[in-house]
Amino acid sequence: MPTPDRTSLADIVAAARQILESEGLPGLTMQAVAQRVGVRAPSLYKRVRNRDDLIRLVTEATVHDLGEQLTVAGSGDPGRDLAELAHAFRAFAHAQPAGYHLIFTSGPADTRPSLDILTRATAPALRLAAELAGPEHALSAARMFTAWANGFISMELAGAFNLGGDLDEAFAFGIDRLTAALTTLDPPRPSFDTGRTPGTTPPRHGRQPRPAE
Amino acid sequence: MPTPDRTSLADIVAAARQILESEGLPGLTMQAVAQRVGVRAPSLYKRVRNRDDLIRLVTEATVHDLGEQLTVAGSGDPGRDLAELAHAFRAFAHAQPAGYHLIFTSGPADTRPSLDILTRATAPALRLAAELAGPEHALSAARMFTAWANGFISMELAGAFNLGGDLDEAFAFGIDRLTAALTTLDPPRPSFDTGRTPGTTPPRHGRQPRPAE
DNA sequence: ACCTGAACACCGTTCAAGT
DNA sequence: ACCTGAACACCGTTCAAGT
Repeated sequence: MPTPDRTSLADIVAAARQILESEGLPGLTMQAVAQRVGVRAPSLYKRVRNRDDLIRLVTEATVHDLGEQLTVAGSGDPGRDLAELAHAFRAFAHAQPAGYHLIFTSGPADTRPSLDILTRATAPALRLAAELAGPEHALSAARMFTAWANGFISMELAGAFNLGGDLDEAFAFGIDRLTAALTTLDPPRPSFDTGRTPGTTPPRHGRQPRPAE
Repeated sequence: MPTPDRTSLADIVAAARQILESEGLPGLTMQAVAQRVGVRAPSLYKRVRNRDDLIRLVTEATVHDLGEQLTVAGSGDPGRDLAELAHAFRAFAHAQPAGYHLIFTSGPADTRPSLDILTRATAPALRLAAELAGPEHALSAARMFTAWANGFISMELAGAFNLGGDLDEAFAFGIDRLTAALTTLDPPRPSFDTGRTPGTTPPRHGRQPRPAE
């Protein structure tokens, strides 16, 4: 005779995410999760293959939330949008540092999120990169932006910036220089030049596109 | 009566580094290290406080090696030197991915390397950033470079670049755009303009420095 | 002074036995 | 159909007892 379920996969993942943020990955034990959802550890294996599987589910849920956070307005000014995207990225990482770290860290294959969920989360960056740098350089430009933003945030969270100075300033500096570097690639395309607020992005130089090497 | 030591701290750290690369961090157990150096696990605690301490020693040894790998020549052309630095960075990460990952990952405080050893390893980047972007922006420029390089390499190692395309090309693109972005900050300073190979760095535009925001 | 076996607490995971 | 206690293998760590 079936009795009503005492927990659910959603409960388990939610509990795991809370434990991850408060106790870190080593504290994310099956027993801790079980206790929080009100069952014994063996019961978790009805919903989850093993601990690595649970870590993957936590990572994917976090990627999904990140993707939602990164859906920027589309103001018509790609430079401003890129800055907004960068700040949203960083704010998310500050809000759930352990979950963020899980997304971009390498680990056992079973813990890695599926590719298409990652792709969906980075779509806004790709779209903005195409607007800024032109379709030809969109992929490389998006990778440059994502690498920089993720690298900055990871090092910030890891405490790897140890020379003092203002990190907010360094972050703003990066956004500014990155926007300039990606914007100068192609001559102005008028269709994206409407609605720009003066002074928010550096002027375009109209240089010839450089070979991608 | 003292008997001759059957192992040493250097042996232990070396064994741990090999295990880390072949088995990953979860495989780096005290028992595995002990077996490799030819003692029993409890003996390790004569040389090492605990596992976190061993992980820290492994990380610091790796940082030290990275720092040595990053001592670039100083060709007189900061743009070329920056490219060389970036490639050395990436080559090191490819050669020992698990050790590299340990450096820039956040983890329990006891596993983190000392600040001054990290500072020493990043000194070349800071010096080149000063040459390229001028002393005023040296710190922010170095952070931008390091963030980008580390972010790119971390994502590459984590398999987070999943849209296909040529990663070597994306890396070269990043170096090129980064050099351009950092070089355009200040008007030409003649003392650093000697010995440049034409075409290896983008032309300077002589724009006024922008406020750092 | 270093090394070891034994012991303890803890963890992931399986499984037969409960409801 | 879900849940549990018991069990097993494994791990980090301590410590008294060996040499």
